[in-house]
Amino acid sequence: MPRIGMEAERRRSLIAATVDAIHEQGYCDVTIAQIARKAGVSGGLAHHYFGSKDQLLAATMRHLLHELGEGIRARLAEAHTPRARLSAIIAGNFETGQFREAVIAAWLAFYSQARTNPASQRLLRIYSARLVSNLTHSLRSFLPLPDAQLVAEGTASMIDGVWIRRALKEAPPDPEAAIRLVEDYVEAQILLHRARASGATTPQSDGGRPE
Amino acid sequence: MPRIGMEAERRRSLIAATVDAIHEQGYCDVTIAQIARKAGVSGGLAHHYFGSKDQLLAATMRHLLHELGEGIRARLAEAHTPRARLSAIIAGNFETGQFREAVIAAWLAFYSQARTNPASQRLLRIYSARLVSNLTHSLRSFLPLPDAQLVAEGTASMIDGVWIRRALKEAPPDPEAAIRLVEDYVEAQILLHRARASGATTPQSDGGRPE
DNA sequence: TTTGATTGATTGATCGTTCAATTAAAAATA
DNA sequence: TATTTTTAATTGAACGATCAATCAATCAAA
Repeated sequence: MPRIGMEAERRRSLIAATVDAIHEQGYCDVTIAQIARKAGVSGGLAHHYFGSKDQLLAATMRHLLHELGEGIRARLAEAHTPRARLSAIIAGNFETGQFREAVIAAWLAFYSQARTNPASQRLLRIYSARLVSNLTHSLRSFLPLPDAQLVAEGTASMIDGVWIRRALKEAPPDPEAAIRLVEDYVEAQILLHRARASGATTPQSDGGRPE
Repeated sequence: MPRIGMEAERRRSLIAATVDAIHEQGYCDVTIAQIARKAGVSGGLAHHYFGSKDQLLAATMRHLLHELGEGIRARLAEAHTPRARLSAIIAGNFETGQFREAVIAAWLAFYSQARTNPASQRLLRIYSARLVSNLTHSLRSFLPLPDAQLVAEGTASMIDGVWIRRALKEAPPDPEAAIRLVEDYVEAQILLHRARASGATTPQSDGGRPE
């Protein structure tokens, strides 16, 4: 029963269905027919609105990137100290709604697939560069530039690592535990680099009781 | 020109070709024909030795897991203090030969694909559990169990995160930088948790100069 | 009547898999 | 040694299934 103005709704539900289908079937085995059925439409309609399977998948990835970016931007708008901005970025990366099994599965698939798809690769690189840039900027309040860059890269790595390891776990995602892990890293790095800078000889854990 | 005793050599070169093909074509688009051509044999031979495409891919994943495990085991055999064992595990995860573009691409693909393949999932989980267990055990020399478990999980996350971020970079892999990043995390965590345990009030970086 | 939404059958290409046929090394036999 | 037999290696053509993509036809709101 065709009503007019269906396009926006259909695009939305097809993209949502794509995320779920990737979760259930795996990126490689997902078919247009399955996605369409899950969205409650025919396979032909998916092509009508997205042109091709590749474009539907690309649109889905852009959607996830956009949602994640929006969440972080919203949190940053409320954060008024460098330390609060760091926490905003970290928490934004584990926001419920993003940090869900199906979304994690899709992200992982896109990461893998982007390696051989220049357009996807470009998008992920831009997002990643902005993340590291934001982190570096906030960290500059606590650390000299070289250290800030190192810790920013480390923070980004740990965020991605927590995501990828989530994909293998069976227990439901635990955003709070994830945030704690990354916050611990940032906090410890700030304190340690500061201690080093304040002239103390670099402490070594090597002196720990041997085996 | 059939010589006898080709099986071992053919299996080896087909697995190597699979890694390269995943690197070049992407996991989803890889075909038996491409892999076989890269290995210098016909498509039929791949089926003769591996039975099916799925089994060839599974064998390739097992091969990568085995190689990585062997490298770490060799390093652990030379490490005689808990701290050295931590470093052995970390360095083993970034050994040249493993930490290469093609291998990274394959790992990423297997991680993604394992989500919908119970057999692959099981293998990755076992490997991951052993990694965390080894880390926890060595960290127990420096930290109480709950902290050791937390830091072990953090270390594993950062290792995986560095791997996945490698997949998006264009510069060649830099094992030393990767190792430094993870070592910094472990070192800082040990020092920080120790400071906390020694009765000092938990230091806060919040006092840093504001924006 | 026009227009956008929607379908489902069809097409064409791709690819995993199978298999009968071929090759040449090794083993057995003369 | 020469000849035959056996056996493993290897190929490439053929089959069958799966899909992405197309398109003509239908439907109902404007």
